[in-house]
Amino acid sequence: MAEERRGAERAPLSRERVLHAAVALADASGASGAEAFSMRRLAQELGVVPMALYKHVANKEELLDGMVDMVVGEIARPTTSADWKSAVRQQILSARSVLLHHRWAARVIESRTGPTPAVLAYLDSVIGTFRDGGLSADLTHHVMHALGSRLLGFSQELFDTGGAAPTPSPATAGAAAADLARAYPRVAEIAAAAAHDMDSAVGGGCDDQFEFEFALDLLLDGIERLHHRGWTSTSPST
Amino acid sequence: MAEERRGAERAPLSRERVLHAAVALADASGASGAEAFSMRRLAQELGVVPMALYKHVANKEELLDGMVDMVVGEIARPTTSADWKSAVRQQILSARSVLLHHRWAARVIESRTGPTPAVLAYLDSVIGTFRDGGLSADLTHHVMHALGSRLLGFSQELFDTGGAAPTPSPATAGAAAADLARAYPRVAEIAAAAAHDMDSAVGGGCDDQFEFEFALDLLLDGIERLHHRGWTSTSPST
DNA sequence: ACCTGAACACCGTTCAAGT
DNA sequence: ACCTGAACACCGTTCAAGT
Repeated sequence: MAEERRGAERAPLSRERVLHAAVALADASGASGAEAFSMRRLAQELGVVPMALYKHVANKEELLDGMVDMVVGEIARPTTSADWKSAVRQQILSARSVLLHHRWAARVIESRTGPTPAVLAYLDSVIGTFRDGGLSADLTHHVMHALGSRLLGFSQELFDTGGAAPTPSPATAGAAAADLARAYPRVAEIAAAAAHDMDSAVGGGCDDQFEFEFALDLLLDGIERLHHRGWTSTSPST
Repeated sequence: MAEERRGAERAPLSRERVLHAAVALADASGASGAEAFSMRRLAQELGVVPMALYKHVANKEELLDGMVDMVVGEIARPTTSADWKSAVRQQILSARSVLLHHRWAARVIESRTGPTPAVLAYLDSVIGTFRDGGLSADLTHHVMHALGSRLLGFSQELFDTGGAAPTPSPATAGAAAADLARAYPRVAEIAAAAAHDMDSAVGGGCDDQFEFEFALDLLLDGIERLHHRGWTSTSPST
């Protein structure tokens, strides 16, 4: 059943159409889009035999590269010509908003072994913002490493709080929280501190956007201080 | 061929032995240990039918959880009772050295949907260091989010520089570098800046340990400043 | 020359049959 | 009761056969 989906997709296959359908399929699978995605499922979605895809992409890896480039290409270029710090901040926040619309993308980008053209173009642009703002090539280089995947909007959290949290029953949650508090008292204390201004219970009750901006500003403020101090990689870091 | 490996592995199966063999198999597969690892390959390595594993682990997910706990359990507990900043620094650097010995581990940890017991115990210990150092529960909470996966030694780089870089021939590398410099001039400039004190060409020529410590110190210094300033999440961040 | 069905070499896991 | 072989429902990709 459901062999033929949308009739509009009966147009002749092309690399464009394959890539668009691939992104749409991954988007539709939500947070587990990276795992749920397969060549065979994509072919089925396009109403096509699996082998037909190989006329337009060399293999799955190349298709994933193409999907990454589509997503990274969505990131808005900076409009304001503000100081480097707000420009980079705004750039990274819009990268984050793109990643939030394609929840599979971070995992797929991480699986690539090297940068794709769109990623290189994006990094080139961010580097340009730092350099035009007066940062030395030396400092900019280390700063790009320090920001790392956060440049593309990665939260870099240890576990995905915004994901498919099972949301257990209040009774179960209470018992689990009590067990957790006994075994990991420091974790429990921190979780309680987080729950102060949030309504949710232990765990998923954090404001992802606040945590992202907190970490980003911590880094940008630090970078600004190094820049004003005339830091170089040969000078003592403290 | 090579049906029976090491004779010592003929001992009766146990959860312990399964987990140890799983870690050893992933280690042996190098950087691609996460992808190369499979239940069937592990069973073969143990000289056992695949189904035999399911007597000791519920499924592959639970086995991966167990592998993560083994690796995280290897992280050395802090010995010195120094100030919180050097204690956390030392703790994170030893987490990093463990991750460098198990190149598959970061990818597997990221694939887990929630923290395992050993990870919780580790986080509990780091939180304790911050709290004993005088940081508020509020600040500690946000700081733990900001450090994120770096707490476990993740480099958080966009692409793995230490991995299987193809190391192209000098001629190819030169041509590629010229093309890259034309398309992405800012990237090329930064790469050249990095190559100053390094012998390698564009790309993999960065000192991973330096970049890791640079980013870590950027964060720890920023945290220290917020702490001394009496920062709270309700106060203005700038 | 182009397209595609069957096939190959995998995978995690279920389940019934054998001991 | 325990163990395990065959089987199921996948996967990416090769390749030869059909048009």
